[in-house]
Amino acid sequence: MASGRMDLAEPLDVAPPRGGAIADKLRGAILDGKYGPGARLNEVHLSRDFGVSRTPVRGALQTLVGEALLEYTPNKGYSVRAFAVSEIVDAFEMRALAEGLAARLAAERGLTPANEADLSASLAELDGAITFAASAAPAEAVRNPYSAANERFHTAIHRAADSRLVTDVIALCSRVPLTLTRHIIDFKTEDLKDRVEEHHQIYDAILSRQPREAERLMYEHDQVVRRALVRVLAKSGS
Amino acid sequence: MASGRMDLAEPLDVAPPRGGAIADKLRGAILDGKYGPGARLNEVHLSRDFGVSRTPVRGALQTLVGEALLEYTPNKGYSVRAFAVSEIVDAFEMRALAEGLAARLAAERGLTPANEADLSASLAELDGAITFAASAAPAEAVRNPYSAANERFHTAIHRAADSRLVTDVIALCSRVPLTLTRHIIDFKTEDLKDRVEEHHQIYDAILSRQPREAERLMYEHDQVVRRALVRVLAKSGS
DNA sequence: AACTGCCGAATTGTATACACTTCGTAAATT
DNA sequence: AATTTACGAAGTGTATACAATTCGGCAGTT
Repeated sequence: MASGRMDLAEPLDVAPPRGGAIADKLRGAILDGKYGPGARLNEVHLSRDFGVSRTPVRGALQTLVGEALLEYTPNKGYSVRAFAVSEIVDAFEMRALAEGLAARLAAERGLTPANEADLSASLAELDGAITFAASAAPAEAVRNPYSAANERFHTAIHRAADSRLVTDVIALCSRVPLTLTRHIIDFKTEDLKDRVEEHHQIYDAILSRQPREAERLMYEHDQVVRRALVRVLAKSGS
Repeated sequence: MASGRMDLAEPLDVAPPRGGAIADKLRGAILDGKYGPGARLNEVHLSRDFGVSRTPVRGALQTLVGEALLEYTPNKGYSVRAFAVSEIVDAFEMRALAEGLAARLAAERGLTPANEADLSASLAELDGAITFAASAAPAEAVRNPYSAANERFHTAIHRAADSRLVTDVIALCSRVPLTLTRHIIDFKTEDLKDRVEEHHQIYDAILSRQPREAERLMYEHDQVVRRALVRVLAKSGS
């Protein structure tokens, strides 16, 4: 048990904290709002914080620029992008279009057995989340099971669309500071039931190979979230 | 005249080939197909080719990964992304949706005087390009004036939409290896006239603040290109 | 002959030193 | 007192040395 080789047996998950890991940590910190909009990210400071040299930090920063989370000015450095509220709303509109296209493509191209299994499983999870919500439902607890299953469902459709570009676009639209978007997950239990029903309809449309119908349903499904966001903004903005 | 300082007197246009310049050159080379799909880009070789060290080269490569032109595998390096033909077609569909949204947003938000001037100017250029095409028209010569004005028009609309995310998405869709797409610019002169007319209609819809109409017109306008691509593919694929 | 294990070349990953640019600050000149 | 200039700190830009990893091939073994 105490063999030296044994100690290094499973370093695959933590031990090689390669540069990519730094990008992950920074991304999480930014999306969680730990760095405010416009905050400057200093290479030297980050190096010390992470206990590595500037080189991997630079790599991580450049990666995050590519993900549109940071902005870069030559000789000035990297700063957290400031999103106007209108841009966040636009992101949801763009996302609705892109996910609609994903659903359409999935319906056109058909589902592989693996895709179908994925979607069925997440639909079952969603049904489970909703009945659970109806019973206990301390509101807080509801979100996680639903959100997780919801994300699985959408991801499965992206895979089924089989178009990396479309997936990339959706990812781009999703990578928006959640400081505001957190608030809009204020679904009441009855609304939740509607959302789950929509998922089922989308699934059926894809299974029965109705591309335009699948696209329309997915678009409307995403629009619900966008409208909720606009509503919240109108309230807090007044 | 032979002073050492004089030799370095005007290095402003070429001499500070900062890391970003390397990214530009590489991007151009990739889009021009000088590196085939899947080609590996070696840091050391590129360093020697550009006459700089590995550091700026790495930066450029990471930037291009962010632009989805390269793929990166840890400990293996960077390689040119291989695009399936279906992905290229999807890119044009996604682009049509995104540019449609841009036109819609421009119509919703209205044009600034600068935007309006930009659009009018490029429309005039387009009109000029078409009459020029009708006269001389050695096919080759037509493309450049039209393409340039066409690009100006579309860029102006992106600016008018005033949504960086939408602009980014369109850029993502446009950054696809042109090896294939070059062929589809096989517009005949009469088709060109139709394209220009479409531009005018889009402009009018935006000016008269008809968002859905502007969106529909722009979408259809882009679909022309997508359909042309599909046609070429069907021909060469058979 | 097939397989296993090991070595070494090639390439990426990281660290660090140094040059250059930017910007604030304070001193000096007008 | 206002403006300008010079200096210096802070931070990015680049180069280079070295460590770590991957993978091909060769040798040895079975």
